[in-house]
Amino acid sequence: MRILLLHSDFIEYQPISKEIQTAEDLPSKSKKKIDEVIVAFIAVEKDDDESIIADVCKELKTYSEIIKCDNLLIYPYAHLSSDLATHIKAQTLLVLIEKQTGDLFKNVNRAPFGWTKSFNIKVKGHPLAENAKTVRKKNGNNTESTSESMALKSEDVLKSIWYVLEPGGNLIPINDYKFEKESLFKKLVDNELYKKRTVVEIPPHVRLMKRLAIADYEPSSDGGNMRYYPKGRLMKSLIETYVTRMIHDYGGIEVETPVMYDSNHPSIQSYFNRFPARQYNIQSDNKQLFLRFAACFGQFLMAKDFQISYKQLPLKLYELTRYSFRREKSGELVGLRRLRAFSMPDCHAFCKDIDQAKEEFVKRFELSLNVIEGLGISSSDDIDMVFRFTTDFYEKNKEFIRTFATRIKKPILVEMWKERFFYFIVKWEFNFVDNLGKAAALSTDQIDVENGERYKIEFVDSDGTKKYPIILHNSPSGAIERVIYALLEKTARDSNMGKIQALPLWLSHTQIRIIPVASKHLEFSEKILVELDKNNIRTDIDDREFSVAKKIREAESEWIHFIIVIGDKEVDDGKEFVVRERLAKSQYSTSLANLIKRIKSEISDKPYLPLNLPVYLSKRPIIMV
RNA sequence: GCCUCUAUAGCUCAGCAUGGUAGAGCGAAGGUUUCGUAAACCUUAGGUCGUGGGUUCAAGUCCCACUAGAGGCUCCA
Repeated sequence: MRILLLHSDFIEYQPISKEIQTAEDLPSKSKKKIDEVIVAFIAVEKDDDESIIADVCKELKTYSEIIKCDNLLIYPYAHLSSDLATHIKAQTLLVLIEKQTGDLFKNVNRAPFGWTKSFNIKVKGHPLAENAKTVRKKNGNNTESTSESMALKSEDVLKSIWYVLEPGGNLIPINDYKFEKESLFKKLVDNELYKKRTVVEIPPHVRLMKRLAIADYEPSSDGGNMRYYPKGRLMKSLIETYVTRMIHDYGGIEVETPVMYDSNHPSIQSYFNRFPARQYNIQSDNKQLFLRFAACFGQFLMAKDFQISYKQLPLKLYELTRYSFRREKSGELVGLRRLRAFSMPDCHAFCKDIDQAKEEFVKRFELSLNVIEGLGISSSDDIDMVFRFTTDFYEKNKEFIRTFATRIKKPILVEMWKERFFYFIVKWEFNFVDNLGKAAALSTDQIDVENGERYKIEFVDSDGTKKYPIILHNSPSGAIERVIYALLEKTARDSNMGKIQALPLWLSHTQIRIIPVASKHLEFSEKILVELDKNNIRTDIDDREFSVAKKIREAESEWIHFIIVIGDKEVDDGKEFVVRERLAKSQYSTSLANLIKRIKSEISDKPYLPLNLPVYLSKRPIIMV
């Protein structure tokens, strides 16, 4: 018996006409639509008999449990086999399946036998949405399931076993672990395993990204394609510059690759087969193109054309994609957390063997930790780690895995698979849990044992043979937009705890605002501005005809860290200024030199880019979002 | 993609249950004020009430579809 299983959003079918004389009679030929359903196309073959029905039902049930759908449609489909059973036997067996699955499923339907039918189907886009099985009679009463393989594999492989890895290195089954109540780690676990939500409200970062004129939705584009206002653009540039520099220091070689590729390229095609079709497609002349969803293809296709010796490994290629495109389902898009177009640093390391890959894996873990901390996201307070690997990898690398637990000093959520289903054998992520209890992955790294061969990337090893490298996929920061999301959500959390909301100084568009008391103080204000400018401190002047109090208020609501008011006193004195420092909630008198020193020490090694708006506030358009 | 909710001036929102020609605050423009650490004062202009259809003598208000957003589901290379 041949079975094709399709996990579908819906199927819509309509009997058209009888195809055979023995076709069953129907009360009506009306169209029928079933939502959220497993459609089982079944062809009954010559050797099939009642003895295999139990096994067929078991297969169906197993599949339904894996994908968590208990709505079944049995759909007679002769075209799956060229060795068909008689009509009568086929129909009998199908009815039997219908009866026996009745107890196993919540709903079971059967499309009429012997009819020409038209149908419309929408198959879901996940790896297991499509599945084929063959169930055959074995000697005697036993049956064998050739798709054994597929069904069992899928089940075993995708059945995750969850643990918590403690900093000491103990691996504790998730149900035995005692969580700290209300901890972010607990929320992460709820998110990953139980899909629980703690709060229901609009994510704070969405309001903030608009109010701070960082980013906004662009209704004239596609969902998840944002517009970034001047301040947002500057913030992105700064983060991008920072991450790129860190990767350079690590040894990454920056390249640039196309945003679109030929869908019919063989390597890409086979990669596709592994993943749901979630890409943007473009038809251009006779070519079917798609927009990249990561920098993988570009770098792999490039590396394939390199001549590489083992002496040059690990080879690290890096690109910051602007953009990577993923056509996520519309209902999944949220503010800056989940986008359809995003900028992602993607650094691949081509390694000669698993030992070198592991060594590199550790280095990149340290790199990611440094980057995340440098961005102002605390690895101890804001981040929880998820580690995913196969049982096999764990058994061989217990000590290795333990070192990560020791290093991160926090419990780690572990997902283990019995067999490898994806292209990687081990993967970790840093997850940020936001104010709604939703988790979003930032940094990640994977050890990929499949794509070296798939893309025919070769290196010559010390013994002169050609080999395929093991590839690491690392994004030390995660998507740039998601970093901004995390920073904004973090400020909202601060605010809930009574702290003052602020972005890191080095990411603030305006670092110092000068407020002249009256227009006669403008000239002196400009002199100070020039001095600060020389020292790479982004400074602007609020020259608008408002009261000082009002200008202070606006500067505070823009979260500007330092404010200097320039009036007669300052012009006369020329040395000391009263600085209003937002985070310190204080005003103090200091010299310009001291202020510059103070700011430089806080910014330390972070990149500088000039102001991205006119210096004078009177010259700026109002971006009221 | 599915279910539920939302869409009124540049921004935040009222008006809608009971259909009868559109309101406030902030912002903007013009003017007065040259001002010392979180909102000076006066005047004026701003709206095909998301888009398209329908019901009605009459629709911002009721109904349908679409678009965009939010929450949930699902998913997340």
